[in-house]
Amino acid sequence: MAFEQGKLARMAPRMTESSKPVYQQVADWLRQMINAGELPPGAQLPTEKELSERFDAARATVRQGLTVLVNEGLIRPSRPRGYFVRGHELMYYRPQAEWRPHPTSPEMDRWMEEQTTLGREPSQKITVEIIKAPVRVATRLELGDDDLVVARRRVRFLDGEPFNLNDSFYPLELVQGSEIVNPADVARGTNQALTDLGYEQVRAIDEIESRMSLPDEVTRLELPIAAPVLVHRVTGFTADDRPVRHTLNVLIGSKHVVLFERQKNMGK
Amino acid sequence: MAFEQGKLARMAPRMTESSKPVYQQVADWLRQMINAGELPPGAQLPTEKELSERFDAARATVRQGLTVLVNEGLIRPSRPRGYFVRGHELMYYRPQAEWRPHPTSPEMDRWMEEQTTLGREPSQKITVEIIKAPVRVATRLELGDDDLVVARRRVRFLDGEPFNLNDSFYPLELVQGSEIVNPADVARGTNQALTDLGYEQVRAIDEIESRMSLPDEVTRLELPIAAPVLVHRVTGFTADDRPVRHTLNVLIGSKHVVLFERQKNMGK
DNA sequence: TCGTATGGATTGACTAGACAATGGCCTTTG
DNA sequence: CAAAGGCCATTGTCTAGTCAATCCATACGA
Repeated sequence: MAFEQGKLARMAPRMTESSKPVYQQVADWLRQMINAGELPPGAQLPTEKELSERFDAARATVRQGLTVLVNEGLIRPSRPRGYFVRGHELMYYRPQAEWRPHPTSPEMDRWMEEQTTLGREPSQKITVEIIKAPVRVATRLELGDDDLVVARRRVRFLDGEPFNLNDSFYPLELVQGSEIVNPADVARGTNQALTDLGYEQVRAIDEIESRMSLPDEVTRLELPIAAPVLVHRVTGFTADDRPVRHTLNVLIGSKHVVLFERQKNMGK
Repeated sequence: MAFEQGKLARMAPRMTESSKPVYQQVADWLRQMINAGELPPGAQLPTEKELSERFDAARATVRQGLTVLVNEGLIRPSRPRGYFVRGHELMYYRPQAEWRPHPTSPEMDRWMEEQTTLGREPSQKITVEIIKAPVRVATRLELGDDDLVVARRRVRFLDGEPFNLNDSFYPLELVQGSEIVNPADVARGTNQALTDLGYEQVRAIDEIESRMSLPDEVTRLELPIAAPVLVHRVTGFTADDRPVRHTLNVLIGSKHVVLFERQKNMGK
């Protein structure tokens, strides 16, 4: 019953901040090791057993501490091998790029170069549905609750890994019979297709929010657990201010940076 | 020991999806009640005891399920009163607004003015430091690791509640001796102050990412627990492409929507 | 040599308790 | 009537286990 080793081990990390709950001490200790680089991305953490001995705590307690770090996105459990430090390779995501094929000032390039020019393998899965407009879509497309929209859903992959969800909605009456309803790649882009139909978009509103991923997003993005996601919504308007497209982008928060560039005295 | 009531109660929610772990069933059941509006914002959830009886599970198990919802930001524990459904009043946050002309009183800066218009009680705490530029700041301001910057840190409150963190960094040599180094409100705005110093910003790059809040952000924002935050960085450039300001905004994810508007074929 | 069992280590899920901490409510007291 | 104190329901922290599921490596067999 008595556990001499345990008492000694307890001295080390636990005394320093004796007021805090033990599970937080565990989390703090590991977090600091990770931030200091002592546990680099990919490194394996001490096992639950080792931690419970080192902190002289029950396994459930160190587990509670590990859960904190998992929820923070710092570590990833890989059963039954152990916990590993997550690496975060950031992708830059530029909503403005859809209208500016070759934009970017030299400043931006410096930050992007490292990540963007890695020669990745993109692919996507497309499905198309005709559905009643969900509330948030109907609002933005200025439709009634019973109006139909074409929902063009894409899961985009990079090197085989799910990268984001990209669902676009179009009022059915505008695109019926066009290639947009066809669940295949539109080579020249759906925006060009809309233009060809007489609905060129000249203005867009971008909305960006952040929340935890929903259960079905966890599935589609093949996430190990719920993680923060960036939700990016675009509503495209024609010259006469008619909304003709709404796109819902769900990006894995830890993997993306959304980038905008703006200039003073541009509009009006 | 035997608990007849428990057996009966178990029938109801637990049988339906017997394959899933119980803690997930608890989370799913409550989540659905919340989404369906049966538990509206502000409503109190069943207590842990009630849930453990209803699902015929140990308290630790239903607690695990409740933790999921807390991490998703759906509910908020209020000890010792119980768990409550979180309401989400969204604020629109418009980075582009900082360059619109100042219409009204010069007494308030732009943010405070906007909020007052909306009938809120804004306030802020400002502190100013002179520090070595943190890596992410130094990179964007094109400074060396040892160069000094003025860090102007603000915590903004709305109706007494912390709302976001807003830290701006300026190369020391540009602003030394100016009012920017003074930890008081700059009535006409720090951007105007920079302009007056000969460094008008005509271009900006916005970066937006999402992650879980760090421990010190949890403290400063007085969050009950770690929650997803939106991190918004702005780098401001002069006409000759010199970066003169970097701002780091930390927004509580569940409370903000970042809004951009863009126009086709406007610039260049 | 090439699969094919078989263990072992590790995390996942869960139980049945204990005690501490806290905020609200009610009672008592001045 | 108002302030002070104590009760109590509820969550926070933690223990000490059990059994299940999974991946990896090792040993075994054809």
